[in-house]
Amino acid sequence: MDKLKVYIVEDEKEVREGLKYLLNLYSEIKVARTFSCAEDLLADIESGRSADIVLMDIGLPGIDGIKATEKIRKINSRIKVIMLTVFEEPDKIFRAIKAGAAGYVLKNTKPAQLVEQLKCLNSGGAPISPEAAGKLFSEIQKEGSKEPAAWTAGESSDHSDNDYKLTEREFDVLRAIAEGYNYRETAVRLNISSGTVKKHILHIYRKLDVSSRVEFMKKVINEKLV
Amino acid sequence: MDKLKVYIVEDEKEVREGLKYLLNLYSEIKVARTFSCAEDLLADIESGRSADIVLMDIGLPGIDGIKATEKIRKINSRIKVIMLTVFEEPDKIFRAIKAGAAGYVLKNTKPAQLVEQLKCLNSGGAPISPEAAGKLFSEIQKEGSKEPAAWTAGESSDHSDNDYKLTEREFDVLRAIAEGYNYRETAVRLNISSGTVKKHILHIYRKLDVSSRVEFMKKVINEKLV
DNA sequence: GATTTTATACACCATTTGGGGTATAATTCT
DNA sequence: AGAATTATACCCCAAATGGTGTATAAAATC
Repeated sequence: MDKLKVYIVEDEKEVREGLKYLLNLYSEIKVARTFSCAEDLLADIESGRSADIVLMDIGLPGIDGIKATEKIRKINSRIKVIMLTVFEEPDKIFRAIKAGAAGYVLKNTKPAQLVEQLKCLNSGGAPISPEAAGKLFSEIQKEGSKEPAAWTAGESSDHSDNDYKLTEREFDVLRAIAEGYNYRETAVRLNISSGTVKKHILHIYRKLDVSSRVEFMKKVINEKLV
Repeated sequence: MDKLKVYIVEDEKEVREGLKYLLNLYSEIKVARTFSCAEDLLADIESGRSADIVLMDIGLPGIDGIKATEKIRKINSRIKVIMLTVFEEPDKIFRAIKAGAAGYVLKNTKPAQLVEQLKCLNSGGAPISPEAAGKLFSEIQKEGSKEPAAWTAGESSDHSDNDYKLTEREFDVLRAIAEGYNYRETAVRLNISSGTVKKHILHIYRKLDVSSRVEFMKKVINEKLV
């Protein structure tokens, strides 16, 4: 069987060289090249070169690991990109996978284990550390209950038809709140009580299908309701 | 350290007994009970007994492993349910996770490896076989492509031109909050306490010269900080 | 080596927000 | 005329937010 041709992208020299050394100890692996930034790697594969696997640090200066993954897959989708990271942030795991990552392993993984996992790639397996998997699991479990913000939130933003059937008064309130005034301040401007402003906002929330100021502002700005 | 108290639910006697034997060879594990069907297990934990971990066959007669997982979590959510299966059907993996499974391992996993993975559970890890992870990854990637999210495809999240001198971490917090997550949710995503998230946000507010979510969102969106 | 910055965590507090009611005029629609 | 909608105002409560502090450990900088 052919050796797996591996690229490493990692900004810290010691980690990069150390990893290269450790992986090259295994007969199944050949670390062909290492890069200190995503730009260098992209230049390499754009020039027609390739690898079976890219071990990609997620926190890179310049183009970060996730963006680099997207770009790699556009250039050559046969290359499997494995994210290598010290962190296990659910958000990053999710984004990395969506960007096309074929695996997500933590840097504390033992080399022998990493090699084992890399060998699974050919049979459709995805190397993933249990810690990362745990975060991913809870993310998926959350998605079910809440709005599918993480992966379905597109907000497609071209609802040129933004007719939420708001009343005139609700529009007054919407404008003031979106300006940055709070209930009390808005009340003064509109000569009504702050309780009424609040009532209006809650109605507006329902019509816009949001439930917090942040969601409200996103919708207001993205759909140009002001 | 206490031994991990394990239950096994598996209809085939040989597999059940074999697994019990193999796992009991490890000092970290104590297989306390085995069941040939989900009904028996449910009766057991309903009577107040418990275990740290349930190894659950997915293809059971009567109540299947996924339904059983849901029920278990309603009765006692501290019990971690690991799906054990020969198949790697993407659909089942997804449903199992949504039902509350804490892991998904194939039956061909070596006992030593399984034990290693089970030990990760206490620290939030999720045992998962690379083959299953591979299916899960492609499932997630499919979901994502349905509605190409503006924030993954959009690019231009070029926060290198961050003239507010936010730290990396503050940027993580900014992103999460701007997505719509509150302090508590953001904390979970970043693996820190909600108090810390709040502290970060207050620092961010000073750096951005704002003092409310509305002002914050206006700045974030208008100046494309995400 | 000393200092500053960063990331973390916790305490306390007042205010704001989100969500549920009810109620009453006034307006609009049927 | 009666029904629905709108605008107003109040009650309640739980949760979230904005703003103070203090404190520790690690990392970066001087």
